Amino acid sequence: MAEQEISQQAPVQETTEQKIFDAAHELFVQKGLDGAKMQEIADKAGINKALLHYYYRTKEKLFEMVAKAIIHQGVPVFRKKLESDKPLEEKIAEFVDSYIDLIRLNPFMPVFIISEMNKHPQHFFEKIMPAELPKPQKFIRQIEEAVAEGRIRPVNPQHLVVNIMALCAFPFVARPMMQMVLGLNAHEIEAFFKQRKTEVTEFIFAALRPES
Amino acid sequence: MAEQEISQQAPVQETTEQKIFDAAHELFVQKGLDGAKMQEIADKAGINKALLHYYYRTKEKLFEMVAKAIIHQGVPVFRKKLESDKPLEEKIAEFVDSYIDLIRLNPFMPVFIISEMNKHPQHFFEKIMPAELPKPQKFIRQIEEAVAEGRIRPVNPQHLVVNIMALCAFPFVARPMMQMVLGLNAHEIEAFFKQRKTEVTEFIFAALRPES
DNA sequence: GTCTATAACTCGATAGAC
DNA sequence: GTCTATCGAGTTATAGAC
Repeated sequence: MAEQEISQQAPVQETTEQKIFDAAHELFVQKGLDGAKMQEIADKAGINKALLHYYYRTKEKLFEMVAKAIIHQGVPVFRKKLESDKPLEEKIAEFVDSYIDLIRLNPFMPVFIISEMNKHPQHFFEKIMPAELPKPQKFIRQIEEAVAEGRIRPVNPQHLVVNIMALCAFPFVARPMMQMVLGLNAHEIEAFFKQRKTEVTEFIFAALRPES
Repeated sequence: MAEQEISQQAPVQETTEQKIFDAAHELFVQKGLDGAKMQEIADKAGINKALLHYYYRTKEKLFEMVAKAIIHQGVPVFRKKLESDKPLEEKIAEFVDSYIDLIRLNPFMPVFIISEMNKHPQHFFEKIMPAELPKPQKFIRQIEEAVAEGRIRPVNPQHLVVNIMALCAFPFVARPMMQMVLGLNAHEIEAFFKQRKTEVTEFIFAALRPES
């Protein structure tokens, strides 16, 4: 009974497989496929190098598992928001909200995806990305309708989609640069990211106001 | 005379040092410091591995030269635009214009900078970035003034600066993803990037219109 | 399942001939 | 300056004991 309680309070009941995966996750995201070393991963997992191969056979396979997990964490969020039946304005606000939430939970995710996708595009889209990418067709149709109805300023829908993603994701990938250029300390940058959702949402809606 | 003309028509008068540098440039930008191999660079340069060390001593030094060259190509553009005396509206338009021009000439530059800056931030800012980063203070002051005068909608200046950079740079770093998600072929994506300057400029100015 | 030991290989760097 | 040959460190991967 006491033992059960303890194991519930401290659920460090991680299997070796999990410990390896977590260590690999952290290091691959930080250093990429080429930069991360198997020895480092073993050390961080607190086990021996040979065990990495016992559980995952090769470095490539381990990397694939990690990369897939990262991608598959984000994809459903996108799909849900892009394909929902909400009206456009609400949809944009919710998209910005959950996209920024997602990135704030995994701030290195966008850099990881950008790096690996550009370094090995074929491998990335064939082996790691899911067969069914979330497509923004519905979103784009809604934009076209809103433009036709004069509810928003005339914009190219594809550019608008890219603009929204850019405003959400870019600050996280450019964080070190921003910190240097804007001269922000750790505390100020934290405040900056806290304001980000509001700023972005307002910026987008302001840009979409119909011309008077 | 004939020889001179020929050498003018085909100025492949590249020194070995230059050939190495160019090959290294291409491979480092594509694969990063860890991903690019000295053997590959030598092969692409059409010379022997030993010559890489003869001219550049170590891989790290070669990488530093390439990275510095890339950075120093962009920095003056930023400095000139950020510190000019032009009025705000003109400044924004010119910034977008020359920033996108710069990236279109070197489409892999932003990915390279983002990857390396995030993987080795200390090395990046201490050894590669110039001592005097172009700072946007003047630009930010102009934004504050325009807000105070009611010429533009009230915005946080730092967020606006980041927004402008995001809208310019992000599509290039996310290019493979965009291509997949929006389902564009090579020709369509080319057209997309051609429209980009206009779209971005209009988007920013629309977002800055004062509230009625 | 987990470990030690080591094989097999890659890669940056150097020595030395030309 | 340029090449061939090779060293030596570091890395992935495996063999085999426990």
